[in-house]
Amino acid sequence: MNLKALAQHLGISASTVSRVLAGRGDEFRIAKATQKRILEEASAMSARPDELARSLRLQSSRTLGLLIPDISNPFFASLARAVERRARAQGYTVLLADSQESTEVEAECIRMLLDRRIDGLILAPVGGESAHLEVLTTSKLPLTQVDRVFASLQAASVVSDNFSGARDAVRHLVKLGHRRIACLQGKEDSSVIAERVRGYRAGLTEAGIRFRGDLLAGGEHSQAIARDHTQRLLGAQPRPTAILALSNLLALGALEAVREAQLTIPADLSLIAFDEQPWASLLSPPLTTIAQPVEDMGTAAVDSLLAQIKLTTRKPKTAPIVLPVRLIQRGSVAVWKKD
Amino acid sequence: MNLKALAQHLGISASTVSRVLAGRGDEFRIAKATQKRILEEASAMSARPDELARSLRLQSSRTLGLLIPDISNPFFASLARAVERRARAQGYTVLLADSQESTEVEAECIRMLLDRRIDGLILAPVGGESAHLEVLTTSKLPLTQVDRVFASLQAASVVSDNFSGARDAVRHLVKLGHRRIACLQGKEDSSVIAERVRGYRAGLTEAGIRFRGDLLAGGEHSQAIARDHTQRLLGAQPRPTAILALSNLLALGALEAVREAQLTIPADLSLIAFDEQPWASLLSPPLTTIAQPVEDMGTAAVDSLLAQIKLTTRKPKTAPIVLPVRLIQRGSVAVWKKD
DNA sequence: ATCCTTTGCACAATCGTTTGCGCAAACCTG
DNA sequence: CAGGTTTGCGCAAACGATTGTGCAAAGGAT
Repeated sequence: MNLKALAQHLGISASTVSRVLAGRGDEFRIAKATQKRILEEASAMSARPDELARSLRLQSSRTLGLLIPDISNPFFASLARAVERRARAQGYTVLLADSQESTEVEAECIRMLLDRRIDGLILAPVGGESAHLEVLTTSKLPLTQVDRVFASLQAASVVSDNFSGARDAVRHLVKLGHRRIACLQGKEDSSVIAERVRGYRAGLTEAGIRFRGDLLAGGEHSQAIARDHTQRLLGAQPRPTAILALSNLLALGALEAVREAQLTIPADLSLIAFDEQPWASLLSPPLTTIAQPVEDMGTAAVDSLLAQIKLTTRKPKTAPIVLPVRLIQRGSVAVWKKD
Repeated sequence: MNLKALAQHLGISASTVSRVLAGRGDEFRIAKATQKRILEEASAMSARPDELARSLRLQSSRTLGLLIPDISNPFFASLARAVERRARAQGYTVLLADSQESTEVEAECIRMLLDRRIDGLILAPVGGESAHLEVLTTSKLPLTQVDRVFASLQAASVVSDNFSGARDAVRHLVKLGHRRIACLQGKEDSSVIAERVRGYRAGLTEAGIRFRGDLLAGGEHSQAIARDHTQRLLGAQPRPTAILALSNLLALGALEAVREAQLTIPADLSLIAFDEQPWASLLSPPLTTIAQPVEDMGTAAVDSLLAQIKLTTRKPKTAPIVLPVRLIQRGSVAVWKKD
């Protein structure tokens, strides 16, 4: 039952009912008795205003869009959970869209979301192209990028400290005696991967180790391709003594290849992977990981977006919010004594 | 830019523009020239009708609600992905809500979704209480339950063949010589768990093995509790020779306990777990699993819902759609020769 | 030239809210 | 009792679309 029906039922005008239901009865000097009657009948008939009509009138839908490349990726699933929870706590609902790692689908989803008049968008963009995202800047829609970002969009952003994470991982390996440290990357055009590779190289440089292009493998965010490239890495002579996998999916590929090559972790090879997972500690040996603060990222993204919505004056350039990562040491990394 | 603005810009009435944009120009005898002018200017200014206003007028939002207990559970994440994809292919968007395994949050989410005038709801209900779901039956909202179901709701439902999955797993173990087969369950009030336990018992009965209450452990859908209960199972004399874990989360708990007890799979204990996961094949030994057709479930749920929406006559009782599961044999199960 | 039909489009009501404004009735004040 | 103020609420116009109806202008028939 909606407000209109309730008003008719009570023989009171919709305006009055609306004001009372909005909790502004006193402000508009509605008699206490009338207020009471409305409120009681409203809860008795469980009458609530139609959100659609409200949105149309108020030009605000209390809905946030969440556009991510792949909800079945546990990282994005956790992110979505945090976003949804925070949004609901603030009275917002979340329109979910999955771009399936495709720029075209992404563009289509954005159009759909704009048609629904979302109040703001949390976007983890896909790929290296941002031309199709220009509508977002021209539409003045509050926007927060998360995880992956395009600097060219000049929008707010929330990322984890990918640079430090990779650098710290390399530091950790170096401290244990590793010198031939390979890096298994995903799509190079992603800002996430770029930052991690930068951290990887910084870690090497710090330690006085020359960066070697042949130790930087991968290039697609795919388990199968990660496996193939790891196989190549493992076939080299001399073999790298450690691998830094830049995502959980890539780590799975690496693990496949290691198993097929009949090598033992960490005796033959140390492995560190980005993204903490529930199963990481149950592998044999348990996997050393770099944990991202996924929950915090989701929460921060919602907060950043709501701040923009409230201000309605979107700042031209917002410094990215960078959240710290954490190295979780487990058994997949060991001291390297030979050579 | 919306339809109204476009109409003013062109000096044409909104009605005409609406009809042309709806592709019904000929039907209403709008001159070809006018149609062309409208269409060209519409795409030039990238003008599209406001979905909110359309929804209000048409009393249909082309939006489906998806309410699940935990999007960070990979099973539900994959389900969400399939649902979102199928829905978008049919021109619908998905409002995501996460009930966080709480009946109260679930009720709150349902209210929110109803306020937004979703056209239908895909629901994986939580817990053993369904009283708060009655609004759904009285509101005549098209509804499809998925994974977990309440028969009392008398709504359409899509589930995997949980009974056969568990029974086949037991059959498999029995064939290899196992007799003391334990079962690690989750919340008993969930229809999913109930069906799987039924399958477990059926498998035992078939083989002439008496069901023993002390071999049915667990009771909460939690990794920590699963670990504790598995510890108890493993402490018993004689020990069970195999464990059937009724979900991926429970399997993780079981693996923890096995590791702490310093037992070896499959020499000391065989393990089968529900839910196929990317990491299952990378454990040592690789985990034998019962794979659910998650993608198909999502697709079927959307199709079932859209069918109801199109008919507008919701059938009083719909037989559940039961999709087959698949036993994936890997290394965590071995022949049992002793005793 | 008149009447009838077709063509081509606009008018206005509607969906369910919110909100500026106005208007009675009741209540003071002098 | 006239005039002013307060109290309590309704009217009507938006928001932006869809759709039944109506109405001119153009074309054809007689």
